[in-house]
Amino acid sequence: MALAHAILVSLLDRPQTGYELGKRFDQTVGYFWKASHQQIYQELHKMAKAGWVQSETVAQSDKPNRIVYELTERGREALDAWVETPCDPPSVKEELLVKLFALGDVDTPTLVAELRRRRAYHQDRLAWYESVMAEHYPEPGKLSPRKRGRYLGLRLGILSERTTLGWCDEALALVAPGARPSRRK
Amino acid sequence: MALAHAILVSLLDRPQTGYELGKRFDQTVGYFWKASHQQIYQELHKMAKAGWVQSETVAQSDKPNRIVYELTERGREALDAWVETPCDPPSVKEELLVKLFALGDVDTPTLVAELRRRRAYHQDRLAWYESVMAEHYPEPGKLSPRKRGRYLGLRLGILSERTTLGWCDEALALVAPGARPSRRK
DNA sequence: CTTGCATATGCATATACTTGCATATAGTAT
DNA sequence: ATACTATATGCAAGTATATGCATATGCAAG
Repeated sequence: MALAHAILVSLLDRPQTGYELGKRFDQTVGYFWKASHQQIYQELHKMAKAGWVQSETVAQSDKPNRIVYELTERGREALDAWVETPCDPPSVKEELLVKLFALGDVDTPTLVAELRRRRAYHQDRLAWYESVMAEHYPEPGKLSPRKRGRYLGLRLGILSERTTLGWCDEALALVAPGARPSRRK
Repeated sequence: MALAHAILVSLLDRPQTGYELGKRFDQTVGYFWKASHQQIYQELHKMAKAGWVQSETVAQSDKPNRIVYELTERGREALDAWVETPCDPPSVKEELLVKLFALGDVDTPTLVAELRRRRAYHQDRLAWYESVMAEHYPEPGKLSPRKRGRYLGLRLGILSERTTLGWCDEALALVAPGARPSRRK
């Protein structure tokens, strides 16, 4: 039920449409919680039924109408109650590591190619997180409490990407000892 | 569909029962892929229907019968085909970071308590991974290809836990600047 | 000039995963 | 004595997530 709560948290900032929530998920909370827009629309319907949010339709002539959702008193209470209940441990699904478990029984060049792709992926994300960090959080010590939470999310993103990037290099060295290290970009 | 493939990989080693698969998931692949035993039993039924595995019932007098599954030729082919298809990017669900996004709008001591719990969790896991590493992988350079894959899984586990542990300390310093750092244990 | 993207929502279906229960027994803690 | 854990499997029902399609339009890039 945590998607609903992630939406509640996002609505703390301001009322938003499902579409906006989806975009914001990709750009912010998306580092550690992904949700498709379908999932968000469905969840919003459920949340409205539960009285956690209320919606207002804003007519638009050229585009489809916007349905703006805002937090209700009950939604706020649900959020507080959720914060009080202990978190689940993080859930990770690392398909690549499952494949690596088959190392020795499956085609090694394929795994090397996958590792290279993953390396590039983490490099991209790291660059993206670091640019957001430089732009929005130049001095972490002086942030308002609100921005501190966001900073910490970004910070973990950066640390994790660096770690995984380094691991990719180790893995490539171990899996394809002969190959030239990839330093592209 | 990746749980099925994770099971196929595990069955490469040797035929196993659902129960054994569940235990092995916790101990090995479980670092980066969790599955309950219900999920595994259900998946095994589906895989048997698809012809990826075949089962043999071993009668036991004192305990319930064991149903031992082994890889079939078709399962082996499915595994190879899956290895060839590019991985999904890793899926992460970090409830704690969603809560931190609400920092400034919700009770801070609760978040501090959560961070402390998480710190302890990562410390435990790190200790566990490091003990496995010391016992089973003392010299990573000399491992067989098969063990290299498992080593790399464990290695990423250790690196990730260290990273997250360090991040917990940063987060605690930033969220509860007055508090004494927790050095218990 | 056509392909694709951004805006904006939604239904229907399918798969994945969780939770609670049920069975059966033997051994080990408290 | 009683409760819990380990062994071993499974059904049923519910929740969560993913996938594919449908609608409608304007704008920008190739």
